[in-house]
Amino acid sequence: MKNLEETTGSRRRNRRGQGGLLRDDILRAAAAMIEETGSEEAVTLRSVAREVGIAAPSIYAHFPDRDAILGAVIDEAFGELSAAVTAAVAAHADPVDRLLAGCRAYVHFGTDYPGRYRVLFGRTPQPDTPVREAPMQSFQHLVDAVTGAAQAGRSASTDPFRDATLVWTGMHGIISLRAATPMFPWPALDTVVDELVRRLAQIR
Amino acid sequence: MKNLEETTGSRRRNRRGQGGLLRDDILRAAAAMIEETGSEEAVTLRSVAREVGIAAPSIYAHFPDRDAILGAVIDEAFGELSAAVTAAVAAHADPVDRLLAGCRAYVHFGTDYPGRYRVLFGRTPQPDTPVREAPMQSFQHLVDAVTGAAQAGRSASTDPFRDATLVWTGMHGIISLRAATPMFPWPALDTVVDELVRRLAQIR
DNA sequence: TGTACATCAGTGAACGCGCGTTCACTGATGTAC
DNA sequence: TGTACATCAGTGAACGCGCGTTCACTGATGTAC
Repeated sequence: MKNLEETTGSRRRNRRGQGGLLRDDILRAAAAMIEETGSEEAVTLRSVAREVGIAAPSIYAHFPDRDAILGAVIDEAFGELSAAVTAAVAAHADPVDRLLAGCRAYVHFGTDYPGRYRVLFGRTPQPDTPVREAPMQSFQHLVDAVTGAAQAGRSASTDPFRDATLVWTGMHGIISLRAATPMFPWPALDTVVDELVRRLAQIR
Repeated sequence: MKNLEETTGSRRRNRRGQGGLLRDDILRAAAAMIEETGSEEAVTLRSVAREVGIAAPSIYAHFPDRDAILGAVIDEAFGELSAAVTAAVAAHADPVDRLLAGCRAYVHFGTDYPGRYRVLFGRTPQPDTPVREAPMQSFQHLVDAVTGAAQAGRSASTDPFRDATLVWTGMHGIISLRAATPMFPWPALDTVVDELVRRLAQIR
C-alpha cells in the first residue's frame, strides 16, 4: 500500500545548477492536469506538487505563488498556439490556402488541447488583468491574411478588420461550443472550419 | 461593528406553509453571485447562505446538496433564455425578421447575463451529465427558422441543419469571445449579429 | 374561548478535509585551500 | 590528494481558513379538542 498523502514518489533531486529543471516539470504537470480535468480549479499548488512528486513548498523556489503557475502555463500555451498557426500558414503560398490553413491550425489547437485553449480564451479576465500584446499581434496576422486574399481578388471583403473579427469569433465559437456540448452531432471539423471561414471572410 | 461570521442578517422567518419562499431567495442569490463574480466557483453553499442571510444548514431543507443549487440555476437560466428568444421571434411575421430577432435576443441574453450564459454553455460537462432536452428543442427552432427563410426564397441554404449549426456556433462565439477579451475594440453588437447571421444562414 | 401539542422553519456547534503559505531544517554536491 | 565549508535543492511540520455536511436542538405558528 502506498502512502497517499504528500508522498515524494521516486523523484531524484536535481544536481547543483540544474534546479531550473523542476520549473519545467511543474509547468508540464500543471498543463497536463488542466488538460485532464478540463478546468483550472483542479490545478492547486498542492495537487501540482503531488503530480510532480515533490513537497508543496518546493514550488516556491520557482514560482512566487499559485497564480504565477497558471500565468506561466498561459504564456506557454499561447506560444504553442502561435507556433502551430505560423507553421501551418508557412506551408502554403496561395493567400486563400494560407488563410484556411492558419484557421484550421487554430481550431485544431483548440479542440486538441481544450484545457489550454480555455485558460487562454475561456475565462472572464479580472478587471486588473494586463492586456497581453501577443494575441493582438496574432489577430493582426489574421487581418493581414484577409487583406491578402482581398488584394489577390480572392475575397470580396471591403473591411478586412471586420471580417477578420467575424472569422476569429466563428473559430472561437466552433472550439468552445463543441467543448461545451460534446453530445451534439457535430459535422466533421475541417469542413465546418472551411465553410465558416469562406463565408465570413467572403472568399469566392 | 457587525459580526462578520455566519450572521443571520435581518431576515424574518417565513410563516408556516411559506417555507418554499426561501428556495426562491436561495436561487436568486446564487444567480446574482454568478453574475457578479463571473464564475460559479464563488457560489459555495456557505456563501449563498451568507448572501441570503440564513444559516448554512438551512439550505438542505430545499436542496439536497451544493450541486443541486447550481443545477436549479441552470434550469431557470435556460427558461429565461428560451422565453426571451421566443418572445422576440413572436414579434415578427417575416421569416428573415424572425430569424434575426431570435438571434439578436439570444446574443443579448448572453452578453447581458454572461454569468448565466456561462453556466449554460461555457463549461465542459462532466462525462456523466445527462443530456438536456430543452436546448435541443430550441436548436430545432433555429433549424426551422432557417428552413422557413429558405422556403420563402430568402435564404440560399440547401442544408438548414448545417447552416443553423454554423449560426449557433457564430452566436456562441460572439458571446463568449467578447466575455473573454473585453478590451478588444468590438464593433456594435447588433450589426455584428446581423452580418454574421446573414452570411452563415446565406440570407439574400 | 383556552390550552396542549404537533409541525414547520429554521439554528448553532462541530466534524474532517484540502487549501496556500511560513518557517526552520537537512543533507548531498561542489569548491577553495 | 584531503578536507572543511558554503551552497543548492529541496523537506516536514505547522498555521489559519473556508468548505460541505451532520447532528441535535429551538421556538414560533397553527390546530384539535
